[in-house]
Amino acid sequence: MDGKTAAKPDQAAMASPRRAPSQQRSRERVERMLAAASALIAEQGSDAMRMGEVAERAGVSIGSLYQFFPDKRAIVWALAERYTAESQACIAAALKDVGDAEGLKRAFSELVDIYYRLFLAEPVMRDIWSGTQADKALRELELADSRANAEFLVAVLKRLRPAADPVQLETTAFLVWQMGEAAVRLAISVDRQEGDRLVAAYKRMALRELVGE
Amino acid sequence: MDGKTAAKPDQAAMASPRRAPSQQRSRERVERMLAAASALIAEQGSDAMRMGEVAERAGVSIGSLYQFFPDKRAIVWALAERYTAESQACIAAALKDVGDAEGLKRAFSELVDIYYRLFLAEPVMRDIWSGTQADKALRELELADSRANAEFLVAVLKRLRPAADPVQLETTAFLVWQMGEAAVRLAISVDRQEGDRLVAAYKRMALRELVGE
DNA sequence: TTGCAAATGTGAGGATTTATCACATTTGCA
DNA sequence: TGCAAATGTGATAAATCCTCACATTTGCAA
Repeated sequence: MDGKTAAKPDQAAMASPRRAPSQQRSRERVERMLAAASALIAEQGSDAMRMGEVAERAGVSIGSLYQFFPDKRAIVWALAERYTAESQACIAAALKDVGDAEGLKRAFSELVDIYYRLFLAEPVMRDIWSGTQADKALRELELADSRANAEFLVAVLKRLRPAADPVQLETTAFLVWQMGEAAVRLAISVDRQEGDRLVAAYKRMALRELVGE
Repeated sequence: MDGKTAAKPDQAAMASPRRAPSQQRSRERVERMLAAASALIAEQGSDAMRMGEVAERAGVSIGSLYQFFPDKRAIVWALAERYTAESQACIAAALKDVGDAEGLKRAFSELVDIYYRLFLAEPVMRDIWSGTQADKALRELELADSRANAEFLVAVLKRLRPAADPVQLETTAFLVWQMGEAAVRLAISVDRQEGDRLVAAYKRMALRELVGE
């Protein structure tokens, strides 16, 4: 009798739209949905975001919302995915041409600052990556992102220290990157002054590890 | 005053029992509720934990559950609070008698291992501290815990490096501690081998920072 | 242009879950 | 013993998520 009670499609594709918008009209509507969700998250946090409110603010019906997003988390995921794609491009660009230790120092420090400022300024990002851990799909996205970013760092390190053990470099880069995210998240949750100190301390620590000494 | 109301006066208290159990009977029932919640969290995660199920498994009515816990999060908070109290005592003890750099190295390394193993073995702890960020009360508990633990570390550092800037030590200890938590959380979310490498790398990094080279 | 299938749009309502409340029972104690 | 406070109960109000049967619009082949 259950019929469709089996609503547990929890495998892959956690986030692809239930249906991809193929017409211009629907593509614009999906944009409006995401914009509405983004605004609501900025105002109240993703947890308090209500699907009905998203639909209303986007000027669509609740049914339309679910036509393109399988569930509530998928909306948050879609926003998160945009942020990571954007920042990955930024990171790749910043590290691409690093050739020596001095260059790494400069580029890394710059990236950390950008990331810190981004978190300070973007409530949506803050919210999404704070709640990360609770959501399996988001956690995986973050891990994948972190690994990808670490790879850019590894590429640089391999150039600077060709003799070093690759596995070691890999581990170091991954750890340094994840800790950077942790440091920034910590920094924004305390007052600005202490936050600045924490970020500065992280930079020192990370660079000591990356460029040795 | 009554026996073990370890909770503080509930002004800001997000989570103190709606009503403190004063009779032996109710104290036992509250224990059963917490035990049931703990088991359910271990099985399915705190998000999937249902209040009705907690009540049923504890052998009490849903009403009784709400008599002692104002809401669902309060149950998770109560469990989290126990863990932090326990671990804080453990940490304080381990760092209490550290007198030199060698001792710090040994004690710190030991603590990280304990923490790592704890997270590997305790699904409840893993769940609680993964979802931390999403819940304001839990986030505050974690920050307070981290600060408290950092204090123990600061006490040691002041003994080892009396000339250092206290604010600097404070910042370093706090950061190192938070990163330890981040490192362990990262380590348990990847395969065991990589996790071990990450924890080892963290230890090296942290100790280099703490005992300076 | 016309007709039609696919894409898209809608919102009432099913299903689930949290939390409350009025009332019943038990306990501690004067 | 009697009674007030503590405790116990579960139907049910309230809040949300998400589905579904049906309506409308669009793209395009004939």
